[in-house]
Amino acid sequence: MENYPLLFNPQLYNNNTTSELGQEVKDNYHNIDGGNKDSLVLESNGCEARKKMKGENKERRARYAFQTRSQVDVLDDGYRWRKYGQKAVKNNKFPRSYYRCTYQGCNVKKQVQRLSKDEGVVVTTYEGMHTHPIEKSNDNFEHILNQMQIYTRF
DNA sequence: CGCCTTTGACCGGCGC
DNA sequence: GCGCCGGTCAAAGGCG
Repeated sequence: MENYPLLFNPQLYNNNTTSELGQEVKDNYHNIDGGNKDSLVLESNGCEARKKMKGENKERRARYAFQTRSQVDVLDDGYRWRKYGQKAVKNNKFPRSYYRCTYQGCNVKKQVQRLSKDEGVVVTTYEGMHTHPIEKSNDNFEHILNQMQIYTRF
């Protein structure tokens, strides 16, 4: 089914504050990703950009999490993700990976974490919403969706 | 060659 | 104030 990838668009789950959240998220990250990357080259200014983001606007983007049973962490959902961090959390012995959608103006973040108990279970958390169409379609995607359980939190 | 992953350091929040 | 904890940055290297 071609509609499957739409399930990953958090917009569908957040009819109430869709446009507001989208614009705020976009605005928040405009300085970082949307703007010139050259400004980030300035070492000390990098912190300022982040500080400004957190200072003015706190958390405004919605989060959506779901579980899947998969062997691999990176579930290819049709979007392009750039990994920007990996950290170990206390409760889980497996590290948590941080990804970001590589598209100007579309700053959707995603965390992938697998449970220490069940290696086969992978928790994926989306943060924000995509402002662009999906780049490619997936075949194995329906397989994932079959096992998927959605937690619409926040 | 361009994009992405890796990886240690850093930062801010929070609890003690 | 200090240290833990979770999230992010950014330089350097890898891989197609």
